[in-house]
Amino acid sequence: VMILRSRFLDARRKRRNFSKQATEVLNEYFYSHLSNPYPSEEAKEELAKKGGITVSQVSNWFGNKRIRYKKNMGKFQEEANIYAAKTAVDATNVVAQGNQANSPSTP
Amino acid sequence: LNEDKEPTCPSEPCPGATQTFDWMKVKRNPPKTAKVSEYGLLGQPNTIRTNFTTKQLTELEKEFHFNKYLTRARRVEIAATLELNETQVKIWFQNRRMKQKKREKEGLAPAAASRSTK
DNA sequence: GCTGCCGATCAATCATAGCC
DNA sequence: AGGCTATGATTGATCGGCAG
Repeated sequence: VMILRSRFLDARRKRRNFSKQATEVLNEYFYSHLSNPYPSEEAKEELAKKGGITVSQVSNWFGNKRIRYKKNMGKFQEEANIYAAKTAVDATNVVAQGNQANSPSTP
Repeated sequence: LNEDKEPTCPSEPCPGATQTFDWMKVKRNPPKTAKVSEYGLLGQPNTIRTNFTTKQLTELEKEFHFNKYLTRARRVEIAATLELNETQVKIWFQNRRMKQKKREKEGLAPAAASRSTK
């Protein structure tokens, strides 16, 4: 009956916090695109490379970040200010085309 | 779709610093799993995430390995056997396919780059 | 017009990491 | 040692778009 707890059998969840570097890169992007924190697939790949994590992890991070941010915006104010000063690419306007960097892959 | 206030925050934990963008207001409609009419009034507005049992998951998984896609007939059959809605079975297969694809992608990428086997 | 699939995302939850 | 918060991952289900 309570066997529903089979989930814990998944030896999967062996979580390990991301490196300071990865968190830094992700937060910089998030807060510099706070008006629309939805990185494109290409942007995710770029972030993944810079942070030394996988694209899925980048997706998970943004998914969690967005939900938790809007759930309790006040709790992130401090963090927001810190990163806001760091990067000033924010655009009160949507249509964030924001593209920098480049990828070694075939254009 | 929804009725929120305008870009102004009257009485809300409104942080005076950053503003509230659209994505922060997004709200998903609650799951419409099952019909409320079949539950003899009241009861739980099952507006919550269904927790599949191990048995159900095992069956679905077995079926998935047999066929990545379902036919209408097969779906009805499975739904009845596992006591789930056809929609739930359909959605489970869709999610399962996406999961499969994701794993394949992750399983190849890490092995592609870098050094030569030596 | 309606139905299924895809890709992305949401939202709730699980389980662990980490700080006090 | 014990408890609580932060955080990464999982997953049933939704949203918008497209094809049949």
